[in-house]
Amino acid sequence: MNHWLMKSEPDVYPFRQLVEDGQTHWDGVRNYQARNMMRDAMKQGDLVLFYHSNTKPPHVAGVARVLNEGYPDFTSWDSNGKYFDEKSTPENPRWFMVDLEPLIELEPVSLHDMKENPSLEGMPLLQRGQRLSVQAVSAEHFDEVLNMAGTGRASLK
DNA sequence: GCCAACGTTGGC
DNA sequence: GCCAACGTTGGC
Repeated sequence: MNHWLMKSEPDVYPFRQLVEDGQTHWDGVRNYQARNMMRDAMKQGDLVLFYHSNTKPPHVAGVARVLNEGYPDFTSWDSNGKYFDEKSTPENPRWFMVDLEPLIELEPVSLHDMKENPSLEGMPLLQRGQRLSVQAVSAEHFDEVLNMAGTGRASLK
């Protein structure tokens, strides 16, 4: 199983919205590296740290689970939508997404606290200039973030 | 293929 | 609001 971190601005789509919705499709990613991870590497059952960016303080807010493998992001075909890309077509899709379901809301784990934790050294989120909205996370780092939130893998149903 | 200009992300 | 980092665009 692989582990991931995915960023969302809470003003746009907070973790609690995912809880309310029950599941969601992760549309709108328009970065090739992030696309490649969703298209090629994400599998059903993978676990995701749901990260709130552009908020004070930035933090991990919950854990989600990947429901499927990457599939074409159909919002790229909607000429009236904000994610429209004229170079993406159903025959030759350029962008991909996955579906997520919420597992548990966490006690917020702040970016600041993560930076102070030596066990998280090397985590992509903590590298300077790291802007990718989808990142791979090691199992060890994933478990450590859960630990910082006062929970553990056993509470993930 | 190079690279300057420009746009976006996102912490601070 | 600032600005560093970094991705994309497009002229040449």
